[in-house]
This record gives sequence, C-alpha cells and structure tokens, in this order.
Amino acid sequence: MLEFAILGLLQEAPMHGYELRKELTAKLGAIRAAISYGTLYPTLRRLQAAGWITEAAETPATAEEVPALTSRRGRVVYTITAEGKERFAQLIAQAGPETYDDTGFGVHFAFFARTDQATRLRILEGRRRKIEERREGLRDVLGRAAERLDAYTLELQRHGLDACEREVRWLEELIANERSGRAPTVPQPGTAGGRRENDSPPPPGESRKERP
Amino acid sequence: MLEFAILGLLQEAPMHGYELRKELTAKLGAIRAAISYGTLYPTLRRLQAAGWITEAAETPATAEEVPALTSRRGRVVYTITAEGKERFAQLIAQAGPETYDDTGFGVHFAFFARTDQATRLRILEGRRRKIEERREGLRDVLGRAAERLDAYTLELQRHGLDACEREVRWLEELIANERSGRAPTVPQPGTAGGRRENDSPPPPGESRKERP
DNA sequence: GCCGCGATGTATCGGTTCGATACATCGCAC
DNA sequence: GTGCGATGTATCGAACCGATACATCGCGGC
Repeated sequence: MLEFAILGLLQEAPMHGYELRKELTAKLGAIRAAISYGTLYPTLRRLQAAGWITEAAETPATAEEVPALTSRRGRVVYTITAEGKERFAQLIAQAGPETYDDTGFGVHFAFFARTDQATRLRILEGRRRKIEERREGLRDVLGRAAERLDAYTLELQRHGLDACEREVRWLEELIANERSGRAPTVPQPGTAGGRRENDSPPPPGESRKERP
Repeated sequence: MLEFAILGLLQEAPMHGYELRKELTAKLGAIRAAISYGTLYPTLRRLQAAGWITEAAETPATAEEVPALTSRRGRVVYTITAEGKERFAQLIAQAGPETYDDTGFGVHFAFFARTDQATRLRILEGRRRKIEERREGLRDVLGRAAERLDAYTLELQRHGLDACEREVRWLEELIANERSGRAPTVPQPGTAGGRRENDSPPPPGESRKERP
C-alpha cells in the first residue's frame, strides 16, 4: 500500500524522506495517521532495490569542494524511474481484495487523478460492495445478537452501521457522477467554509509542486 | 490492543480460539475486520506465558478412556486467571496515546460495560480531543493547501472532515449522557460454567453517525 | 452408500507496519 | 550563548496480517 502511495507521489516531483512523509500525511490525512519512519525508510530501500526509484545524495548546488569539516549529512532525494512508473500503472490496474479495505481504497482514491475512468468505476463499485457487506453484518448483529451484547457495544455497532450507510450513499453519488463523466463534486449540505473551484480533469493532468 | 480484547472477552466465559475470534468479530465488527489467526494464536500463547490465562485441552466429558484410533485433536479452551483480571483492570486504568486512536478507542469503548464512569468520561474526552485535532488538520489542508491538490483528493478530505464532525457530535452526546446519567456499575457475572446473562448499563442515548 | 463441501477447529510462516528511540543540523527567540 | 522546535536520516523489536496447511464433522445430492 505504501509502495503505491510513494510511487504515486514521486511522479509529481522528486522528494526526500521527510518531505515525502509530509506530503503523504497531507494527501492521506483523511484516512490514516502519519506514516512511520520505521515503515518509510525500509520501504524506500525496497523500492530502490527493485529499481522503481533511484536515490541521490543532494549536492549543495554549484558544488565547490570544501568537503567541510562539519560533515553535513546530505538529504537523500528519491526519483521515480521509468520502471517505477510502469509498476505504478500495473498496481492501479490489478485490484486484489486489499484494494477495497479502508486503507487500500483510500490510497487508491487519493490517486484517482492518475487513474482512468473505467478503473475508477470498478474500484468505486468494489468498495461499495464491500461496505454493503459490512453493513449487512452489522444489521445482523444488531438484529439477531442484540440481547447478548451490552448497551455500549450496541451503540458502537449502531454508530458503525450509520457510517456504512453514509459511505454507501457517498459512493453512489461518486459512481453516478463518474458515469455521467464529470469531475467529482459531491453536493455537500453546508459543510465547512472551504471554498474551491478546483477542477482536476479525469485525464491525469501533470500537477506540480515545487521545492524550497 | 488484542490482549485487552481477549482478556475482556474471557471474563465473560472461557472460550477456545475459534469461538474467541467469532465473539471478537461480533463485538468489534464496527471498528475493524476479523482478527487473523496469525495474530490470535501467538497472542494467546503470549498471554499464557505471562500467566494472564491458562489453557486446557477439552476432555470429551465424562472421560472414558478409549484413546481413540482416530486421534481427535481436542479443542483448547482458554480461561482467564486472577492475575489476568488484574491485568485487565490495569489496562483499563492506564491510558496511553494509543487509547484514543481508531482501534484503541473502539476496543476500549466495546468494554465500557466493565469500565467505571470516571474512566469512561476520560476516554470519551480524550477521543474527542484527538478527533478535533484531526478535524483541524483537515480544515487546514482544505483551506490552505487546496490549490495544490486534485479534486479527488479534496473530495476525500471533505468526506473525512464530515466524518470527524459527526464523530465529535456523537461523542458530545455520549459525554453529556455520561455526565447526567448515573453510574451503571457493572455486576460481574459468575466466572465458570454459567452462561452469561445480559448486564446492561443505562442506554448511552440515541444517536448514530460516522465511520470507524 | 459415499462424496463433496462448507463450517468448525488449530497452527505456522513471511512480510508489512508501527512506535520508540537515537542522533545531527538549522534558525530563531530569550 | 543557549535552549528549543523544526528539519532530517535511520534502526530495532514487537504487533499484526494474509496465505496456507491440515484435520474433523454434519448434511445434502447422486
């Protein structure tokens, strides 16, 4: 999962570890906590070993020697390779069961701008199916096993059931939207005041960000 | 986390692995997928080594010998010890940061019937604080970094933000309820042999919301 | 009669991820 | 000048997952 996210992010720009973590946190903040370095660095090494990314120690720009008595530990900048881009495309195409769990779906969704419409639709529908199953499971428990459980546990189930129903509705809207071929704009009943006229087209547009 | 849940469940009745998993799934179905055996069995072994639980091979009841040519692999029934109950109480009392993340909070909440009111209140408020922070983070991203992100990523953040707002309201209700409603104080069911009966604290009120 | 098949049941293995920790530099406020 | 928070790289043990293997039981279909 993290592999997927890293490959996706590095397609926007080369980055070093710390920056990668920040971008990851910004992009995936809605679905999971900040990624741990204990995961990030080993994964970067794994990706490099596989040839999907390359690492390069940052040279101080206009490199005069002066090896520096204070041996500056350079930042390590990671860049995606052509094979890495292929790999990313492959990861998008193939969908296992993990594509539809909470984290997997979230990560895939976060990179929908780089995903073609047919795949988006497939993922959205797979996720809906999975959530519907979870919903049915919760209804079963609330219906059949209710007397075996205490009031707090039941309240938790009710809360979860409501979340499922909400997510299904959300997915329905996204699916309908996707079918009609428009950008993802779900009408929200008076949410927080974040105004945006952001429009990222269905085809993967080259978005950009820059360096300090 | 799993340790906590197992200890909590085994206080209701002794169980074998498979049953434990089913009960766990029923109780925590709203917040996490079914627990893996690759986690369950090693954890049981760990708990046994620590002395919190004991394991006993199930005897076929009114044990006639007849070692059986078909060597029946007996079910292994786990029972909580006095030290295990102490341990559970200790785990309830002490709250680390992991008490307030999605999984940790869910598990603690699921065992609120065995938790005293003051602790329930503390956990509820800690969770609210954590969700409020996440909410602020999402608002920041949606406000300040919106132009850097594509429409799908933004939609994801909006969905997450909505979930946060919902959960905060849910928590508010639970907290208000907890403060006004008098203490449930859970009676401990008989340890061995007896089928558990239902002991429900006062209803945590009416509401439904959000995602796990 | 017997055959497959799904539910019950115990168990291990490899791999991913987390949380804590360590260490070093930079800029800025006190 | 000194502390301190942000930036930055890195490792280690432990928790947890998903796949897999293997065995028994009851039940319906042929």
